[in-house]
Amino acid sequence: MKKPQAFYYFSMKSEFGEIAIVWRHDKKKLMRVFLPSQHRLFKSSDYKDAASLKGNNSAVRKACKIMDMLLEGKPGMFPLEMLDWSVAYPFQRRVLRMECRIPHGMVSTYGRLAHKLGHARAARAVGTALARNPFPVIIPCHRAIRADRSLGGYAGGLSMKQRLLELEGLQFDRYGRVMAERFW
DNA sequence: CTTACAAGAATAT
DNA sequence: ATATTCTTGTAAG
Repeated sequence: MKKPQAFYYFSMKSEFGEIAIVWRHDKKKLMRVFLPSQHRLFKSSDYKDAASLKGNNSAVRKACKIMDMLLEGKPGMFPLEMLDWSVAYPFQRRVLRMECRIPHGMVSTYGRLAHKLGHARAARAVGTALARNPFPVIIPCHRAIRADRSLGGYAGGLSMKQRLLELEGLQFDRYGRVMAERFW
């Protein structure tokens, strides 16, 4: 296993558990976010510890601070130019960017997002793109649900998806469906 | 190139 | 609530 010189990881605590972020220092960009449920996929030995970053780790600190806010359900936008988009294919990039436009406290559906992208029937492809979201939480894929207002899926587990939405002020009915009066 | 999927949607029952 | 059918972009073969 080689260890790319410029890749650093930082592990942060949250109410959901340990969340790891991978920072690409040569580009000064965030490469990936690993949710607690994805810890199996995350190999810290593949990266260097961000704690070893001398002085100039302010960008990492800033990234963590924004992450913390988002994990508490506070509105905030991670600077999209600090994300390394090269990890995503064009269609996925478009999906992720569209996803970012869903306002805090609001939800959309996979189908509506597909429609906005000009692929009216690509709801399922949108779901796939979101399932592979390299930046969960930052890119709020938890705000995309099914047309019947059921949750759909989430890489971090459905309980985390529900909790994130609740933190944004959304409520659920007794069948676990989002009580949204309207979709974005 | 072909195939098998995936965090869907619409429809009917 | 469950079953059927229609979908599209991707990764793997």
